[in-house]
Amino acid sequence: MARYNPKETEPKWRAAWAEADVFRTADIGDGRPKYYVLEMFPYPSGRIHMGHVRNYAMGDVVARFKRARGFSVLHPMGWDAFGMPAENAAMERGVHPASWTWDNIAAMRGQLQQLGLSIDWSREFATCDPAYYAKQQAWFIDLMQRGLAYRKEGVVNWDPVDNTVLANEQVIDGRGWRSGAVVEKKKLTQWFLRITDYADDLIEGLKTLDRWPDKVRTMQENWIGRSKGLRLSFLFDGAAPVGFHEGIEVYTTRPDTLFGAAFVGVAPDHPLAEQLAAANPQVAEFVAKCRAGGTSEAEIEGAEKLGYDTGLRVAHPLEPGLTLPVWIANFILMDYGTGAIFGCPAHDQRDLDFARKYDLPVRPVVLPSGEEAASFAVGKEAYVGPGKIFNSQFLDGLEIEAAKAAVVERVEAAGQGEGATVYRLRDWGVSRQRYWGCPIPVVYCEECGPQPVPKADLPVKLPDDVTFDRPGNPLLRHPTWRHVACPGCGGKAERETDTLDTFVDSSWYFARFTDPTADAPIDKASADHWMPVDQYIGGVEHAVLHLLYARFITRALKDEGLLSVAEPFAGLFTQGMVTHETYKDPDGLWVEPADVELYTEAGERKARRAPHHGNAGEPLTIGDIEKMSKSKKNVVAPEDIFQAYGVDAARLFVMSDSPPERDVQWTASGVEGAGRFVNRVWAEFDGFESVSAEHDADDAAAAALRKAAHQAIGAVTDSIEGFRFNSGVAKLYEFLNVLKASPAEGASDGLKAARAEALHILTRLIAPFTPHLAEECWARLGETGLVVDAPWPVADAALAADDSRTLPVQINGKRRAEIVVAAGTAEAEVEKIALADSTVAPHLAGLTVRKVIVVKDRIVNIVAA
RNA sequence: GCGGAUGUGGCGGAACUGGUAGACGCACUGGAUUUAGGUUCCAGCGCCGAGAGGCGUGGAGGUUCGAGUCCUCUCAUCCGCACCA
Repeated sequence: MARYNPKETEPKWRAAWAEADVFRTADIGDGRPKYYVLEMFPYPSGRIHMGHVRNYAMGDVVARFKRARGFSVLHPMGWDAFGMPAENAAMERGVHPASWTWDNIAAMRGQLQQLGLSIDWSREFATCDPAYYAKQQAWFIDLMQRGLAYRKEGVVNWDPVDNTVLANEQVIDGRGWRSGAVVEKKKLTQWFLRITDYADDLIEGLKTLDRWPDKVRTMQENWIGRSKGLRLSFLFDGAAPVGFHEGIEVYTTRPDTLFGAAFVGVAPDHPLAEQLAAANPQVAEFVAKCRAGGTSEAEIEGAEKLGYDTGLRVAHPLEPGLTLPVWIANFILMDYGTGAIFGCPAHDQRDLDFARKYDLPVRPVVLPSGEEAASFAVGKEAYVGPGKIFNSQFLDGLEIEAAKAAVVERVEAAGQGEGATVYRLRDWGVSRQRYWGCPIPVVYCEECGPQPVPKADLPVKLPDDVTFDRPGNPLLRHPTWRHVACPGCGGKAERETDTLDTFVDSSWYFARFTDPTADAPIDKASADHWMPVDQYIGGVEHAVLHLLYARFITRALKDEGLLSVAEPFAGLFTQGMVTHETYKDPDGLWVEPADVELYTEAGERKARRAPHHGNAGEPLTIGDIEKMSKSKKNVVAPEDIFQAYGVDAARLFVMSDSPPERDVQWTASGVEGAGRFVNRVWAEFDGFESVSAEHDADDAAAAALRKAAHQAIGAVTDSIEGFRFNSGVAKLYEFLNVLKASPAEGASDGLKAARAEALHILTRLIAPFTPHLAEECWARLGETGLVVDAPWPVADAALAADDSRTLPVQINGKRRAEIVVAAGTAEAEVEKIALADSTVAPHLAGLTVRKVIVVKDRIVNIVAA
């Protein structure tokens, strides 16, 4: 009996698939129903990691399964190839971003191909290829011309030492990652895409996405954050600052708490604050203080609350005689609502924190039920729950919603404001002050203003001759590239030197895959055939941004006439990460798993340096289980695993053990188990001899095996369709255990026939998970074609059916006995059998049976007292 | 700060709609094979208890004949937050 040798077998079958070109997607309309499976395309970082293996193995299971079910499957691969790491490599190692990226792509392509994925590689492209970004520039110009792309000021992280813009990732504890300087917020004129035009549509569309996880839909809805509220103006008490004769316009979602207002607050970059800062150095100093630190929301919202009392006062709109102070406050965002609020400390936690710090009044106006108006007070926690309005004149006694309506009506009638819907969602800033991205196809002319580059002149290619010897955007200091003639007047003009956010690249690639060489950005006929993506798979970290941007761009391109669908992804699955234990040496330094040997001593798991290491045996400490990362060295290289256990074992392990939406913990023993399964499967095939025996319905052992086989078909099919791959793998193990319990040696003719059938079934069931092994088994069974072309097995319901059931009998909710009845036995009959059962009877001695609950084929519960 | 999730044996997890909690794998224990290690095969394996039995799904309550699953509160951990991809 020969041991299964993946090192020889796996490349052989990959070559066979390539030879037969089986994964090339058929032309449009080959008669079979279409199915488009897509995993989020990778960033070419250099090497694939286990997260990629899991992501692409999952997609491959779906693709191969759908193929076997008779679908024409589109399963492409490409590269999300623009991004910061290429520029970092250029700065650190002097390599050109392009060659670094293309080298990485070549290396990773080889690794992915080794995975044996059922991908149509003829459709491959990289977003950094001018052939791709030219098309992106073309539709970007269309968006410009429709007003969906526009310029305005936006805030960036500014490193005052390096004089460069920083990504949020490059801001660590409020400081620039290289210079260490305290980062500032700086305004720059940038390009924005008008995603807010689609805000309502993006919310409505979520309702149609019934194959998306609820949590992702909820997150997107919350991200868009549509809220109904009131925009109203507070007029100044006394002389208004210039330009503010109409007062300060605030936005609130809680008009019902208007009588609880303690102050009016404006953002530090609100026009009023800027005007005051220009005139008063103290205000300027405060505003400057607010400007310190980065732009990320977590940083802004988590920062200590700071306020500056302007000394100005405004009149309460509904309470004559009452005036409120106007503060500048760092927790107010210029991007949300009007950039100004009225603070109601009693019923908003941030306002309360602010009021306590600056000693502002806290007047409760919502009374929780069960509280007395005279005694109810707010301490450290704002009351945000339901209740009746009090302390509020004409609103007293109303519920919150009724009070909101009453205030809106009163304010509108008085012309002081109007009901308004606002969104948390902001327009998408797509300008990046970086080299390695898609150039924004715009030219600025002093005479003609911003001009789109004529489509005939596309693509605007990145120049190759750039230097990374100092921080900043090399396009800006390139001697010639930016200087061009104005497409309008022919005069002197300059190119836009910003490039597009890489999220733009990944917002339409799925449509380009349907015909990656089309002259148009998207070939309409191909896209109409393949779109939407039937199953999209990727990390949950993309739940909001990438998926929302892709939904938006799809809508924008639909309105442009390039696409017919509004939603790009009909089905979405978000998979978990691959994690690994961490290890540290006595000096507290991280140790990589390859240098670790695990053992058990006195029942305790321990770690020490592996024998091959210089310090063999040195004790190590076992740390937390964390996402695989280079910094903690808890990474396992996929190629090492492929080498040691084979690709199939690695694929099988990442699909087993944990539910796909959750993190999976990589363990050496786990992948060994998967390798064991591969060998155990092969052992059943290795001795296979074809038989001419017939099925024998009277052979009990044969019937049991056939039942297991046909039940396995149903279970594995359901598991794959329901994205419960770990359960599917468990069912395969279970099925194999049954198969091994009926060995070929000494088997009856009936059992031999049943075994042959079971092996044919098993081969096709494992094919999506361990495709190389399946081909080898298929060949061993004497089949001449490839299993990849074999149809998915169909379960025979009659063979799979259980004819008897073991029912637990509970007495007062506690399990006391079991009875065996024929499947489908009527409730009354089951009750009779249960009550007559000899193990049940003693438990009922001295008790009166009050009630018997029988759930057909499930359980019996006797209630007795 | 805001938003989203997760919590079940020694470990990863199973239990599809409220109906036998612990499938399957790992680890561990015992046995067989083997010169030995490894491999392979067989058996055992939630906790307490000699046993009968009792207790068990982060914690506290509740609904129900019956709760891992539904409801309320609570604790812990993880993820996202608009320039990482």
